[in-house]
Parts: sequence; structure tokens; C-alpha cells
Amino acid sequence: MSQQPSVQPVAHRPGEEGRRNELILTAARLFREQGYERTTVRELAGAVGLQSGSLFHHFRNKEEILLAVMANGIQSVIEEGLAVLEGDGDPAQRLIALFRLHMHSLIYGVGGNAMHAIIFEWRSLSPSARLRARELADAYEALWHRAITEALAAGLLEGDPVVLRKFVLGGMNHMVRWYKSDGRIPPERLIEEMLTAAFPQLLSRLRETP
Amino acid sequence: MSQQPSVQPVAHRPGEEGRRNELILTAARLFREQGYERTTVRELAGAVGLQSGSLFHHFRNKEEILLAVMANGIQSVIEEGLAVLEGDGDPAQRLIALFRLHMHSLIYGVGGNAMHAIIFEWRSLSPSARLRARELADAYEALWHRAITEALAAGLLEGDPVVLRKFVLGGMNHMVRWYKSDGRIPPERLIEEMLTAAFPQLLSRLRETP
DNA sequence: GTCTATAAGTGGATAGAC
DNA sequence: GTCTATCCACTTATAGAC
Repeated sequence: MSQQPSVQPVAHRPGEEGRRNELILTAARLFREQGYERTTVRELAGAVGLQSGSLFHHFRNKEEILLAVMANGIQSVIEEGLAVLEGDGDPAQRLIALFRLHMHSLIYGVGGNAMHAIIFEWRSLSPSARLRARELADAYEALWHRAITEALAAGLLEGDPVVLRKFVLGGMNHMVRWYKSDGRIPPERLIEEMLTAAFPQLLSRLRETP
Repeated sequence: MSQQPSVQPVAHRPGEEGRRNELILTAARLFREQGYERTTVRELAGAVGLQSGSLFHHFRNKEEILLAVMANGIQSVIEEGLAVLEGDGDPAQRLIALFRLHMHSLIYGVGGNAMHAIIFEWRSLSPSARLRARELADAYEALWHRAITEALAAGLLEGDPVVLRKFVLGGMNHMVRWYKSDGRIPPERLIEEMLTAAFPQLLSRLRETP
């Protein structure tokens, strides 16, 4: 577990960035499995082959780890989401693409663990850190706001844009609590079933006028 | 805060049941505001005017309090839900009534705090207690399964019944994280907006054939 | 039933050697 | 950058008096 002296360095500071990243990914997994409060720094350190004291060379305190976990996953999803919204296609196609991206990130990507942290562990943050986490979430939700507003303007959906956004995101994110990818429903079918649940009117329109 | 010696007794054991209930309700609120792990027994005891040691006359341990919080809220919702499903009306009306009941319980009832605990604090339970909590949730979700299956059979919805159920419940429950009843949207309108978001196809059918 | 006092343990975090 | 050793705040839970 700690035989090789160093994993491939990522940035200009060799070793340190690699270790930090390893810690963030491991923390994300542990926080998801056990929760932030019940994951001790000793546990996290042990999981990457360190002693607990060594953790605080990479992070000022435990909270900084949680914040890093949150930021790590969502940033990449935001970038991919922006690309989707600026891509071609009509509002319906963009909304569906954003949906599939979100689901894909939850199921396969590093985004799943990060999203889990954002959803379930925000209360463990101090007020200032909570603000920072809120900014991250807001930046991502802004993408959804755009996509939903467009679809509303095109008459593809109806209702309040905020309620629609919160409802759909809530329904999707809840998936991380119940879905097992090795169960009755394979991942790709799940995504389409969720899409049907979220936007039935939108899909039936697409089928009528292809 | 502790002037009157006793509040109105509820059951055959006067005083004790009242105190226990007071503790459950206060715990539910505190767990929602701060989370279970970050709510200390001293805090909870203090909030009802007790010393921390006195708590353990009413509950064996802290976990038992959390379990009681969860059970307390959901039981009444299950009973009301059963009444809805056995009432008159077609599948569409029953599904909508169940939806409104759930939202109502989240917004006004004691169910909101309990649901919050079930959603966010289950990982703090030991395996056996977790099983008990799962049974409670399952009993409630069974009501939804019935209502959704009926609506599917009647051709009112389409998709996988499990995915539909999980998605809709996820979307609704997420509300406790963002909705403020004193904000832009009054509670009764929120319920209707959420209904539009959850079952647009069902509502538009009702409007076409009233 | 509630109090006081305290046991027994765990947590995050620090200091300084290597 | 990691280790060892340790501090100390704070937690749940208990014991026994009232």
C-alpha cells in the first residue's frame, strides 16, 4: 500500500499534489461510506498508509478536507455542463444532455462521491466554508437554470423554474442513496428511466416529432 | 423553562410519557438544525431543562433517541396514507392525494423533522437499528408503490415503478433542504408547483377531461 | 425523575525528531 | 513529508444521592 515511494506527480510540485489528490479521493469515498463525522482522521490517514499526524501537513484541518472533496468533484462537472449548454441542438436536446451528464457523473465519475458530500455533509461545515460550498452548488445549478428556462420559453415544460430545477436535481441526487449498479437495472437503462420519470412530456414530444 | 412541574400526561404513565415525547420532538428539531452527530446529549437535555444524566432515564442511549424520532413522525403519515389509498376516487386522484399528503406532512406536520432524520441521519445508526429504520421507510414506500402501480396500469404514467417512486420521493424530500415557507412561494402554491413538476402528464390529462 | 459528579473513551490537532 | 508521542477538549454514559 505504501511500497512505491511516490505515485505519478500531477502538477509542478511533485509528490505533494499526488498525495493530496489521493487523500481527497480516499476521503470522498470514506465520507460517502461512513459519513464525514464518523470518519476519523486516523482512519483516513490509515487508508492511504499514513499516520494521523501526517495528514495535517496536507490540510490545515479536517474541514479543509471536506471542502476539497466537494470542490474537487463539482468543478469538472461544471466545465462539462458548460460545454453541453454551448453545444448545438435545440433546448430539449440540451436539457436531456445535461441530465445524462449529471447522471453519468453520479454513477461513474468522481462526481458521485463529491455530490454525496455536498448533499449530506454541508451541515458539518463552518459558516464561512458553508458559503464556499454554496457557491459551488450555485454555479452548477445556474447551468440547470439556463437549460430549464430555455425549455420553458420553448413551451417544452411548464411550471416554476426554481421548483422544477430543485425537484429534478433532488430526484436525481437521491439516486446515490438507493441505486446499485449491479442490481436489476443496468446503469444505462437507469439513466433513461430516470429521464422518463423527470421529463415525460418532453420525451413524448420528441417521439411524436423526431 | 422548567417552572411547571409537569406538562399534560399523554398515556397511562403520567409525566414520563409527556417528557419522553417532549424530548423526541425537541430532538427532531435539533437533529434537523444541527445534525445528529453534532447535537450533544447535553444540548438536548438543556433544551428541555434537564441535566444530561437525566436523559438516560428516558432513553437507553443516544441512538434510541434518533430511532424514536424517525418512528414518531412516519407512523402517522403511514396511517393517513393508508386512508387516502382506501378512499374513493380514481388512481389519478389517489396518487395526487398521496402527493399532497406527503408535502403537507413535510411542510406543516411533525413529519418534516422525522423525514429529515430518516433521510440524513440513517448512517449514524447501528446495523440493527438501521434495519428498523429501513422497515419504517419501506412500509411507507409500499403505499407509494401501490399508488404508482395503479396509475401505471391505468395508463396515466409510464416508466419503471421503482424508478418513478424513488425519483418522486427524492424530489419531494429534497424540498426540506431548500424551501422556506416565508419566501417567494407560499406553501400551498409550492405543493401545486411540485405536483406539476412531478406529474405534468397526469395533470394535463385531468384538465382535458375533468 | 432529576441532580451532581465523574468515569472511560475518542476526537482533532500540535511539536519536534528524523 | 512522515513519524512518534502527546495534549486537551469534549463526548456518551454511569453511579449513587436526593
